[in-house]
Amino acid sequence: MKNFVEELKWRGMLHDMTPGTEAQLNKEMTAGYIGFDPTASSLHIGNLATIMLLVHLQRTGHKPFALVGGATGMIGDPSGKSEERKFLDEEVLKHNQTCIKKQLEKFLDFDSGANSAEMVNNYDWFKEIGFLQFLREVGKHLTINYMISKDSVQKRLETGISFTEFSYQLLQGYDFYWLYKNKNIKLQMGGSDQWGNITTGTELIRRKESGEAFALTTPLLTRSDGQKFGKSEGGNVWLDANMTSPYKFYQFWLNVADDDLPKLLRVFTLWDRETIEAFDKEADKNKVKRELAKDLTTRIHSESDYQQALKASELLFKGTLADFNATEERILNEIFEGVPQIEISQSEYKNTSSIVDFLSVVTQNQIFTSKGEARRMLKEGGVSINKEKVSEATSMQFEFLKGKYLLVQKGKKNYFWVKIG
RNA sequence: GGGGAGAUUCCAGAGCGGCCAAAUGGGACGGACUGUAAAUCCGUUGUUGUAAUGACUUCGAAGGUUCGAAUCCUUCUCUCCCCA
Repeated sequence: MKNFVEELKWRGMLHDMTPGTEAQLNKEMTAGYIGFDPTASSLHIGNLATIMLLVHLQRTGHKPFALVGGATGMIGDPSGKSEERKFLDEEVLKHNQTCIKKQLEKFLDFDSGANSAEMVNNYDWFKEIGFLQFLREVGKHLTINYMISKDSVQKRLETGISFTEFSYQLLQGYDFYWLYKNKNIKLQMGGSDQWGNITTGTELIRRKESGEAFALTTPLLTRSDGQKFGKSEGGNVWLDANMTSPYKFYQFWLNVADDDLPKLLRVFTLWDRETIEAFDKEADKNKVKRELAKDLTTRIHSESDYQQALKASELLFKGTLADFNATEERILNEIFEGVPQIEISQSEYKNTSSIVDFLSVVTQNQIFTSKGEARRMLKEGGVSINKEKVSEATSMQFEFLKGKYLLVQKGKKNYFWVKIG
């Protein structure tokens, strides 16, 4: 059996841990948990990095718990946030919890004997606790001085922080305490921004129970240019196929920076050290990215989703018009499932007077939100139809692929599959 | 309760009666170069277009003053700071 801490170390996934953590893990099978707040209906690849901690924990023989923050999600974690957030309403939270739970189930083994994964929701123990009880049980044990010294709070002192968000660490601390007492969980993990919240928990456990609990964090993923990792084209990369299609997801990994590759391979794949180090030396970086993208798309989505994403990518980026025409229509529609599709009618097409109208209003502003934008982009040479650059003067005489499709390209990487029928 | 500062285009942040659709920076988007990379360079970044020193809508909200307001006045809403 591999050693958990060693495994994290060589993967560069260990940011910090409390003294004695390693000894505890070596001593016995240890239960550890990570919390996920239901702030959205899907987890994103930033969460995936911490999920991997749980995966490794289980693979090295320990027992992973995934906590869904039904209660903490109602409060809002001030960590890393520069301002107070709006509450999500309960309906949305409920929905998000269900969705996230489903996603988490994909990554962990819930049927592996003693170290089977388990899922808990902190709403289950918070719903019964009253304010007075909470103050007596939790508040009494921690000083304001201690709470204020936390980084997440310090950063907000200037701009303002509500009592509610200030209290967040108490809730998370109580989670840890509750899990320690009731589930024998001795370790809490998370991103490095969670250190303060986690240690509030170990502190609470120490003071209330004289117990020893441990904290372990992983570095927050950043891109080589210092930016937050996991954003793409203005949005998060979600694990939910309805929010980020497998094609987009696959493309995201294909487009990561070369310099980030070593880090990404270590954090997101389960490949062993030799394999990864061999990839480090590989000169053809795109080949490595294809492997990375394949591994992740297959694991997060499925083998067939990967196959489709791959086919779509090859056809869009490398295919010729002949390739399009040679592919069965049914197959085309299938593999372009993740590519934005737009449908317009014959008459709409016929009545389109200019290419500017076509790219904006006729295609329901899905390609360009305004005529001005379309015009601008045309001028800049950023639009192709059926792989040919077009300009504002180009007339609407296009040859349809398979008799009824047009392939519109905005920039190099944004494709639209327009059906006229 | 008293005193002060502020709300500007995606964000930060200038402008403080006409030259303001609004500086600058960031972001975003496009182009060139490449490898569907990074870096770099160039361009775009309210809508509309008879492309024009054009029209229209924008500078927290509503009114007002003025030939003319993001800029002045009144009321309102919100935010922050200091004192109690």
